[in-house]
Amino acid sequence: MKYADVILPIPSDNIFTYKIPEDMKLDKGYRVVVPLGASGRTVTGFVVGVKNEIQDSSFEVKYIKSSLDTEPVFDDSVLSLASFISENYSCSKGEAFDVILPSTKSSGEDADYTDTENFSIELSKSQSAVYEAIKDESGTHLIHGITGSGKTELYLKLAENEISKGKSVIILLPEISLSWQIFARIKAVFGDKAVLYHSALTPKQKMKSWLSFYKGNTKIAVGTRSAVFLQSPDLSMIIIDEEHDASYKEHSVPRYNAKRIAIHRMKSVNGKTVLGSATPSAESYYAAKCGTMKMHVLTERYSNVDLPVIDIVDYPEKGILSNALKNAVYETAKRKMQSVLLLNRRGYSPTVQCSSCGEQVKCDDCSVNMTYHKKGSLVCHYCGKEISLIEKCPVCGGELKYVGSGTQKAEDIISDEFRDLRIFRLDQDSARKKKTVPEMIEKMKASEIDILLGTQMISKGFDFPKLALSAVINADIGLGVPDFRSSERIFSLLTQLAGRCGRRGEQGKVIIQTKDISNPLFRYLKNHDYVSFIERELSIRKSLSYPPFSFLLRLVVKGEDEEKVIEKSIELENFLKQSMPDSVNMLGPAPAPIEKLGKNYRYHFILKSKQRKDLVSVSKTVKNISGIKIDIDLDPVDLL
DNA sequence: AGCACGCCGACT
DNA sequence: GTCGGCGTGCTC
Repeated sequence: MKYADVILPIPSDNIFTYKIPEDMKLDKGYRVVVPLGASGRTVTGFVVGVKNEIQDSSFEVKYIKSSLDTEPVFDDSVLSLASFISENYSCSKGEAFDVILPSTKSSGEDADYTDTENFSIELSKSQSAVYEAIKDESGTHLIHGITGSGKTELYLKLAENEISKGKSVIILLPEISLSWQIFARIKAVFGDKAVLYHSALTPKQKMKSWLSFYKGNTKIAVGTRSAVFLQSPDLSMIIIDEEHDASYKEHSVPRYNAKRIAIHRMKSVNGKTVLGSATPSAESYYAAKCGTMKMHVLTERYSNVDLPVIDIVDYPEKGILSNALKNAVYETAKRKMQSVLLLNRRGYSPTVQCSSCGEQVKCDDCSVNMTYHKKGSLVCHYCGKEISLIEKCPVCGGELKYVGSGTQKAEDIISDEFRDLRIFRLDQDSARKKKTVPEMIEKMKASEIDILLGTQMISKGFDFPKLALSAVINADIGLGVPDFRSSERIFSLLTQLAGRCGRRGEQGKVIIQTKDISNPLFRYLKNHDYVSFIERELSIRKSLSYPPFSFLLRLVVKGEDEEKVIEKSIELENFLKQSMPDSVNMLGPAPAPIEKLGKNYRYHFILKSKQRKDLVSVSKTVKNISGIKIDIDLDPVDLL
């Protein structure tokens, strides 16, 4: 009788032993389906050892149900990667395995063949200079390249170089619905040498991509966050595009950060990590300043078109369109050019308020205002709960009014104002239909749209030749969010949006409406002065001892009974006070900014330390307190 | 994570 | 007397 040591995707670090059926071929590196517990449920486990005997055991040893593989699909380096994740993000090895590897069989279908464009990648002088500086230098590189400076060409050239040496490369892109355009482009350049790995793939397709990269049959993998785990015998470079993007952070257990994983992996093989952005995160910029990363700058636009002129204007007294904005849209349309208008808020009205007592209608399950949607319902944008429209104020019975504007209302107002112009609205709600995005792209390219209106979805990744005007209807949305990164996010969003227009031919124009015209952020934005912006941001971070001048660990105590949550929080506070290392500074417990979410009350702690390892050790001790359930988030990206 | 077991309150 | 609440602990 043979036995297998199996790691299971449960929050326990025990290694489980199962009997291997006589006729089953099995080895280290296989995935297996095994029974677990008395209820007959099955889970996918990972075989880390095979042996001929076991010591007498106190438990019943069960049989493996089936094997998913006919050859090993992971090796010891996956094991050490799992240990790294389990160590840093306080989860079990099995939970780490579960995010690293797809957990279903691969599909048997043949590869879909793609034609290669077979064009050589031409670099400009400044791109070449950066290329030369990176290509033979291991370590971490940060490319600060203004929008339109051709970072993608540079990535492709770097990838091509590695592949020509027999190495392989992973390219990570943010998780946005539009990334498939770039996927398609890379597929066109590298053909069958490239695999895609993103959330839209089925688990079977994912496994197929995993295997072909694992076996070295493909040399370049393009994907979102989880593609950072892909294995290859010759991996030598990981490129992370739009490195400032929050989607590189996973928001469920294990809460890993793909950027950190990439850097860790590349260090261990003496490879390269290449981070690129027009607005690098404060952390990366500072690391480059300190020499932990190497900074490369691209200040020229690929097409030689100047960066757009940016006008900051007052938010109108009435309505949502200032005269400056109206005129600019008219003028743009008159020249048969296109405008894009950003309103980073979906729905019709973000607030439903009683006109007599002032009460704002909130979600039953969350401490969040309900947004009125045009279809006649109220929607919670945090938990997704939808209720039918209520007539009267739930508190005093007074008349309800709808306050503020989201994209749906803006669409009405704009259609009314620009009767002859063709408008297209793109937001989460309209994009729910699968064909909305392709339809939009097609119509933009065919000049069948004059005004593209949408949420931040419209600010990333597009390249429309006829786009001459980018405008922000309300730049203040998001500025008031109680999160130390909020101005960095807004700066990045607005920079990206500005970068959409005037990419070819003539210089573009940008109009930003705000009620906070004297906010220094806009001055930096207008001057295209990322460096001064981030330097100022860094000085604020330094004075408050926020990252990159410290590391953060966020702990969230949650539960449906608020009294109990408070009680447990105080218990945790006392525990932390007497057990924390000296380097750690504690803020809280305090109600989280979103105090209640999906029926759960939430109290959180922010722990700061200059020693990351001290935070890791705190997270370990906290995990083992019995009786308290705590969400543990190392290096949190949002504190809501 | 799921799920069973087990020990205290209010109800057919 | 039982039904069922969720606290505790185990799963090869």
